[in-house]
Amino acid sequence: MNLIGTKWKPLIMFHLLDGNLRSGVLQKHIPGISNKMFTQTVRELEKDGLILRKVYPVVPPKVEYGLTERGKSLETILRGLDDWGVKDSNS
Amino acid sequence: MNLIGTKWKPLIMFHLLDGNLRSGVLQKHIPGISNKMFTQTVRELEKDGLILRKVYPVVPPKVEYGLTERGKSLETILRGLDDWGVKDSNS
DNA sequence: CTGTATCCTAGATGATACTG
DNA sequence: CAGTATCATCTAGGATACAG
Repeated sequence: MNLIGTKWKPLIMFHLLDGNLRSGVLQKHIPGISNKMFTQTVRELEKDGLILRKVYPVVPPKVEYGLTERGKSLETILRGLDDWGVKDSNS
Repeated sequence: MNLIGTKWKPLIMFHLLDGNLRSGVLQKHIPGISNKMFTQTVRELEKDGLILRKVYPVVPPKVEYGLTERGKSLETILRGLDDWGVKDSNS
């Protein structure tokens, strides 16, 4: 549970459920996150083997993030949390 | 997501899934938690309407905790997290 | 038995500026 | 565009002692 025990990890993974995203795009999906926390968090997720980082050697730089198999195994839980959050806000 | 965004909230709720527990018993189920964090966390959960706190006016004092309906609505997610943690540790 | 109060530290998070 | 470095801050969390 230490793997998602941070303010941003679940959010970042959730936004990757629908497919890979470029660094900038992914970051825009997370309102309020600072550039520092974004980089730091994806690094940890990568280190934990939950997401994948692909670097394209082009200019301007292009980086994509996607879920690993292990990361995908959390899909049910991530969507569950989202559903709960949505439903709950109506109660 | 702020509702479970703490190191102990998910654990405490998970242990209440199988029924109400006395304060001391519940605390013993959470290895490593300090007395302070235990009290603080249950207070927050109670405030958020996720758990219930029943005080019996007897001596020695007796306090029980249990999930509210709202808390129970998280059962699927809580068990999902537990399952994932168990399975994952074998990979 | 249960809960509170205090002191204290490490880590998490932000803002900003800078590099390739 | 992507990422790093630095400085400053806030809060989670732990240890301990005390109270009803």
